[in-house]
Amino acid sequence: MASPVPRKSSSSPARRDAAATQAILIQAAISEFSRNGFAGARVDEIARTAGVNKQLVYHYFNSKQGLYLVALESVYAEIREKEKHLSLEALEPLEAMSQLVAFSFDYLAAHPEFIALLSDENRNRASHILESRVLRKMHSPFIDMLDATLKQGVARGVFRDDIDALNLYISIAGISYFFFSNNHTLSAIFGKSLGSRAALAQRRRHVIDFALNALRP
Amino acid sequence: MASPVPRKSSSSPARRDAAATQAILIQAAISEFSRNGFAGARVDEIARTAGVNKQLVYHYFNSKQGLYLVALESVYAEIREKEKHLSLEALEPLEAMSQLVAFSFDYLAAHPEFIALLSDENRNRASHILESRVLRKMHSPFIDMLDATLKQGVARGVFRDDIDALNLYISIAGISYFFFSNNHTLSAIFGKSLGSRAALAQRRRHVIDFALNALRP
Amino acid sequence: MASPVPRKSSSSPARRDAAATQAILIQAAISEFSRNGFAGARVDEIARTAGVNKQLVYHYFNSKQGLYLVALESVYAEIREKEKHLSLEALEPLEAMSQLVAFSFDYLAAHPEFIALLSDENRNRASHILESRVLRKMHSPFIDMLDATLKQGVARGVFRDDIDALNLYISIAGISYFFFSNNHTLSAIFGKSLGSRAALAQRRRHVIDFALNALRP
Amino acid sequence: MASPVPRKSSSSPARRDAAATQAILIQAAISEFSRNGFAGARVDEIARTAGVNKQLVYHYFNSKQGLYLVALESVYAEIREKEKHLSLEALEPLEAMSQLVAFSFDYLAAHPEFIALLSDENRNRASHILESRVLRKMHSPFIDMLDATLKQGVARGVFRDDIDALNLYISIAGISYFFFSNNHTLSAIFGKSLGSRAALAQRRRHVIDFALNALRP
DNA sequence: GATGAATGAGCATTCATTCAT
DNA sequence: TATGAATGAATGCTCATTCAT
Repeated sequence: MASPVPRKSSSSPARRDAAATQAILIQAAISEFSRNGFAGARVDEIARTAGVNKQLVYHYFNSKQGLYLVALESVYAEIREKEKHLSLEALEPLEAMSQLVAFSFDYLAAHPEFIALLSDENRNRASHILESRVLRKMHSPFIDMLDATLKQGVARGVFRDDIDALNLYISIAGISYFFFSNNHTLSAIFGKSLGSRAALAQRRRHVIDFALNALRP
Repeated sequence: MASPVPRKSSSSPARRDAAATQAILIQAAISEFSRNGFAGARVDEIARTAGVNKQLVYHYFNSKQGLYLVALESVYAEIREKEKHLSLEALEPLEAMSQLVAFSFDYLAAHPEFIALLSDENRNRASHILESRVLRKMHSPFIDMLDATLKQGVARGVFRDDIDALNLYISIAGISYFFFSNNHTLSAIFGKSLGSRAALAQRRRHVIDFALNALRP
Repeated sequence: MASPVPRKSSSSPARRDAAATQAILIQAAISEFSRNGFAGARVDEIARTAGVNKQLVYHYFNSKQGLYLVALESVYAEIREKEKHLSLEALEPLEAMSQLVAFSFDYLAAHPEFIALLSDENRNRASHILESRVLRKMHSPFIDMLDATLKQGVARGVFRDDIDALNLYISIAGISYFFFSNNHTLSAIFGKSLGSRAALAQRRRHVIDFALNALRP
Repeated sequence: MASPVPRKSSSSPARRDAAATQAILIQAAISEFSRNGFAGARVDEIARTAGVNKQLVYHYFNSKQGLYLVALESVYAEIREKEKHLSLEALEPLEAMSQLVAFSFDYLAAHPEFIALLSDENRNRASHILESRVLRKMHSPFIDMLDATLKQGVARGVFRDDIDALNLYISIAGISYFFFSNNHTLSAIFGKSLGSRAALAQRRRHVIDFALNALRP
């Protein structure tokens, strides 16, 4: 299987390292697809960026679509991996919820390519996800943690009891996601740079605050 | 309908009516661009859908980009027009806020093409908005109403006083927007159709509830 | 028939003066065709330059080709007209010959559009001339004058007697024509501006001198 | 043949031989551009004539303009190559001059495509030559030989001493060039075929005779 | 006589993809 | 494994020309 993360040094000295070449191609693909969308992306450009012959794209991934799918799997795999490393077990529900909201914000802040690829995938009616066994099996630990945290908070009386986890997830994700996905148009329309570090920090505080307040009983 | 290009005489069968032809082209363009993005959209298809010769696109709009810009201006003009017709003056702050949140949800529910065009425009770093005098001048009445409603509510003690209108706007928009913009990927990932009428109704209730709760003092 | 020379003021006050409009179109056509050749010329540009509706081109001249033919007839008519006004009767053969050479040089110097149109017509294997009754009937007075002058000079012993008029005509025309037709490439290749007034004056002297010397018995 | 692009191995059947393919394309381009001018030339036709895919034109030459430039460089390279092989060292000035004039005539007689391309390049104000380092560096041996021959002849008293080489070059070239460049219009206007072998032979004699006579002291 | 609207065929150029080595 | 050569099917755009008023 194609590894989603580039291997800096493979075990063997191999000049021709298939896995490494694939990883480089995937990174180049993520960059190109997120920048220009599937239709706007150029296979030539991906090969050029990766520093390999264009034919290798077809050799390893069969088609532009095939590479796109792997790129999409790769970005999903990465966020799932990061989500796994959230350790909230020892925390109070309020603090745990705060961390979940913060993670959601911070991950999107750090991964614009994830947003861009999701955007394209949605225009495509999630066709690649639906067709990918890998992606359908890739269960989100985040939603489980959120559900557990929510239930704990409800049990302890710090959260309202009439909110279901999926709706909460979408709201938490949404207040961060929209800020990033539409950052440029919002900045342009409101004539105010929402891309600055200050705007980011201010938004981060608001997001955590807003979500936790909405959960108060 | 809120067409940005007025038809001189709607009584005639619309042959050889430049304004009408342009309006038809713009509608076809909105459809095609929202379906496939700028890069994926086909000028041929737009002309075919509009039922006119392809050259007219270039005659009236100079280029694919030119048509795209006008299409974008058109969808923005339409939402601004709708926003203007919100009349909240007579309402209590809570009710007014509820209507603003509902409007935000309902408009996006009814206008997937708006979301799709915004998505593309953001990938493009809002370049068209920044270059369009028309769009930069198109001030949003929504944010003003939101600001006024927020202040009233704060004054009457029904809303918290530590939230600024722009952050609130982004949060309100975000909890609805993300649900729609990412409806397909969310449905696929969570294995649950979020596009059904039931899911929509349920989400609508959550959104209003969530936002108003977050505003409680 | 279309008049090749623009009428500044027609006899009637007529706002809509067909002949005048045609003349303006022809001038615009000569300019555009000489600048860009037949294939490179744009009917739109001709109409724009003439300040009239494009459809008038088709109304008056049927097609781009039709306009081109009239433009070609126009430039030929003009040089023939000028040739007619050469009055050499009273001159000595040497002086007459000198004037003929000078005329050839001066006319080409003043009429780059003539050279440009001839160039295009030759690429086209003179097809328009061959198809135009007007052009085939347009006899050149120049060649007759040259023939007469040559014969007089031979009779008086100032010119060689083994040169026929047509060859002489081509040589006289050639030494001027090539300088103008290829002025840009010659300047570029030899790194020396042959378009300056000084270069022109120097060339003019050479041309007359060269031709007359070649005719010495 | 003086092909500007060397074929690595002429033994192979020339499939998948980049240099050979380029050379074939250049020859096809020279033919098409000389026949129809830059604006009238069709990239499709060039590819068809060359028997290769149209995209290769863009692969190797970037654009129609790029191919045109290379074609122009090619025809200039070829005449310069031929000029180099003129060996006049052992000849008397009169005989050497005669050969120079004859070469000028014969080369143009054999290379109508050179004339056609020059014609187009002049309409373009020599823009390609001016932009091509290759072409600007391509010094003409002909003008040097002409200069040397002229000086020798003057020294020996067989040529006049008041003619400069560049003017002489233009005159020599002109009396041949004009005959060929305007052969069709001259034939049409004078109602006499100047394209026949007989007319060519007669003109050749005249040209040499005319030039040498003009140089007599 | 004059104009703006509209068209069909064509054209330079692009791009994903396959072939041959 | 990896590469350069080559291709077919678009794709945005142009242009001469015709239609309707």
